[in-house]
Amino acid sequence: MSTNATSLLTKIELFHGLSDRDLETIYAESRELSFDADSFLFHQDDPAERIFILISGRVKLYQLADDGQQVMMHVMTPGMMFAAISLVKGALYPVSAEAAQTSRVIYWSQATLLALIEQFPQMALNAMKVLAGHVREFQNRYRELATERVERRLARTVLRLTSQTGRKIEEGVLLDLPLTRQDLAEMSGTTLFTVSRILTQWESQGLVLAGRERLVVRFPHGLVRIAEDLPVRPAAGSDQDA
Amino acid sequence: MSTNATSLLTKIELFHGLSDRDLETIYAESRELSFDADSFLFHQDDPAERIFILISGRVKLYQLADDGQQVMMHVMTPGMMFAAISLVKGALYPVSAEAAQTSRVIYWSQATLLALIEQFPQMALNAMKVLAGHVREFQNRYRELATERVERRLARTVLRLTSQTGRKIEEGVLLDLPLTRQDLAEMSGTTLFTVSRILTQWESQGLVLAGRERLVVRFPHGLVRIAEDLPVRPAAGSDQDA
DNA sequence: GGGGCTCTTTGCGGTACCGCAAAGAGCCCC
DNA sequence: GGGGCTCTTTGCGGTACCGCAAAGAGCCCC
Repeated sequence: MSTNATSLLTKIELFHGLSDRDLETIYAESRELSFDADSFLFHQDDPAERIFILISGRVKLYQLADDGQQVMMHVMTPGMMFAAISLVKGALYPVSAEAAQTSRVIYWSQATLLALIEQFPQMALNAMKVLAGHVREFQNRYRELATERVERRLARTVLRLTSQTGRKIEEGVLLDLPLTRQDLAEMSGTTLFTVSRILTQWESQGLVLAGRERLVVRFPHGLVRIAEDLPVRPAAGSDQDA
Repeated sequence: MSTNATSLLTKIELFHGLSDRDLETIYAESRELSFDADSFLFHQDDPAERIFILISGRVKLYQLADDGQQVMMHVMTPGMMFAAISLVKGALYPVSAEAAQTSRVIYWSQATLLALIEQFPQMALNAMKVLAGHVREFQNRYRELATERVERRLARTVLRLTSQTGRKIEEGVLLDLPLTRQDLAEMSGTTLFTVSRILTQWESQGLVLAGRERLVVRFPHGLVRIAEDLPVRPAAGSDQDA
């Protein structure tokens, strides 16, 4: 039990530099919850009072624009921490968190966390690092959205998902997560129609296999070239054995 | 001297909740520097080792895209703190900081700051709040860029600048900061041509007076309506006395 | 005071991307 | 096993925005 706990928590940046004993103390303070598919862990603008680690399942974090459009900020996969904003007293969640599948999480309340930070001051420095990383990430995504074409942004999105949730299968790397064209569009700042058209084009170039809520990357290097705005050489060989 | 110092620092979120005595200790650890117009305080990807407060002048924070396009992240006005990323060991500046005018700053080195945090643990909680605010801000800007038209984003930019640096003059509120069309474009995620066309249109609607590196807002409420995507009623009266 | 900067405007053509509509495809469930 | 979901594709037309080019405007400085 404790070994499971420590091996889970040791990978979380917030707990870096703490001893196994400390991690066990911290783990003992956590609570566990399950969420059905399509249920909400919390809603945008709720008071931010819990910090989560996803144990199994998928959780989508997104913002709503005032015309109702969704903008996906993150898709969480097991082992990831989210809602670090809950370390700040009086803050509101800036996103909604929806379980895309049945999901199990552990969480700490704000009061518990602040007490833990007092006990383990290293956590405060870690928290700054986590938050600074988020700032950097969104500055980069902002810059990408301001300066890059849709195809390039979609390539980045797919590559990110590949490294996060990719599973090797015979035909290539499967994105092990049912994602609609709409989801990919929200993650890339475009529309489902444009995503559909680009995927069709990539498929004809031998870069991917596209199906209903299914995407297999056959030639990651081709997507990397698109993401880096280099000319795409045809996927040598990949076309023939299609 | 000390009263000046405390009245400056007391407005900085990082130092909230500290006593005047603490603020004087902190101020005593700061160093002062001046920068000529067009010189750089630091460059993107330099090791982040100083945190700044602008005393006078203007500092632009921007990122470079790999095709050389600039994306403006912030324009700092006196009394604002920036480069909070320097609280994190090993981090790099995510932006370049350029003095738009002759500017005076005070700063602390990373080592000094980390020692101060150890002395005043409240600062760690404040730092989380500052960083969480930045995350929220860039998530919002990302969402705006993904879902809103240029005119609306430009209206937001101008309104933000109005509240930051606006100075009341006879014709309306002057943006007290020489900003080119290019600057406004970088702050709004568009091009200088589109900014020029929109400003010309706003001028003909009586909303603003536009000149070379000069912008006067005559009818803020009209810009608010644009920023909120409401139909703009003509600036009643403002047209006639033009 | 006028030469030569930088900044701005505007015409013009182009294009990336949007978004409706309608048909097709895959999947679930009684 | 077929009705009816949801998801996807594709044609079509539209438009917001881009970006060059060239002329105009403002400003600085010798």
